[in-house]
Amino acid sequence: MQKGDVLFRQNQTTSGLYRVVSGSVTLQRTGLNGDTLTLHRAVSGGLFAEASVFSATYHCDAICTEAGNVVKIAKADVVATMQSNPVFSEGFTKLLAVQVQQYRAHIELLAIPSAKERMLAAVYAGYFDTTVTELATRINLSHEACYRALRGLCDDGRMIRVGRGEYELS
Amino acid sequence: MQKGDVLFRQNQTTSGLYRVVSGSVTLQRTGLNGDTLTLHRAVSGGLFAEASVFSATYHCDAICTEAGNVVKIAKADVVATMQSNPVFSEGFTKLLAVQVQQYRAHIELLAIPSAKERMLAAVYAGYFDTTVTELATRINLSHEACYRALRGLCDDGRMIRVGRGEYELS
DNA sequence: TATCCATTATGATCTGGATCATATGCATCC
DNA sequence: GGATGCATATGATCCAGATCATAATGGATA
Repeated sequence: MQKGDVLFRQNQTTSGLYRVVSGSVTLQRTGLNGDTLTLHRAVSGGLFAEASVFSATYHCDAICTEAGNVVKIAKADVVATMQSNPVFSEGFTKLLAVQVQQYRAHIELLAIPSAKERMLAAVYAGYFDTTVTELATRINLSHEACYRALRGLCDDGRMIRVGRGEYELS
Repeated sequence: MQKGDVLFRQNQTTSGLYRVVSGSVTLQRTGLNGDTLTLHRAVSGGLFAEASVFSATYHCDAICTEAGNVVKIAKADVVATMQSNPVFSEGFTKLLAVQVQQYRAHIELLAIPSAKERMLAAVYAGYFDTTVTELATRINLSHEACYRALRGLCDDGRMIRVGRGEYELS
């Protein structure tokens, strides 16, 4: 896949789940007003669209954000293997359970009212792995507010700016 | 259980998942500032803390919001039944998959910038089943903003106030 | 029946983040 | 090498929602 490639779109019939071999993919939805919202980001080794195995259509768009390779795993194969292989079954179920908890944690993060505190929580949670702009779409802040939050945290001495677009916890 | 009862607390060792026979239970977390955030609300027939089967500690508090009964299902039993009964296994997995998609939808709802539009989306999604105050804690709005949003939607003719604290889609 | 208390409801004020604008750094591509 | 475009960065302004305050309503309960 190349950057910008669309792996599937919202409402499209589900064919299976994916594993990222290299590169990265984001699951996103476009709001009525046109701005994008990142629901999930999968990097090398990660899976995405796991929940699609039990639903007829995809619920968001999958866009390649970094060139690389993905492997598609057919829905039918997953269902079949789940029935025949208990170890696989438990593993897959556990994966979904982890996702549930991650989403819960994310919802909690979104409830933090202050931009600075939310940003700090996001950094602690390891969300800041690509660009500030991308992070902004994940934590419901404008990118300007993100830059200002980072600036504020640096002024407070709670973070350190190590370079252009590079910040660290202090 | 009686209203206000605590079924489990955050960080407590997990013993299992629950099924609500009657009454209702909310899963909530208390922020550093003290205000509560509702992550999930389970009513009659519903399950909660499903993901706890695969984790050592609970990730939020479970509080009874309406007197009734719950059944606790031991972790070990779930794991054992999953291994011996493929139908149960698939059903349980599907349940988690549905939760994942519900959370994704919820995150999308939280990304709606306008209070009025977010409120409308919440009503459409069937969130408004108890009080406005409770709804407010779920959609990241102050309850005042919720009342004003409802008022605005009624003024727009998009909703109708049918009584004190009772609103309908028009 | 009187008291208590949470919910409902709305007004006034304030502030934090959105929005708009501008500029620079840096990688990609022709 | 120059052009293009995106991420970074910050300043100025504005406004929606938070916060604070007040009051009415109605259910629970003592």
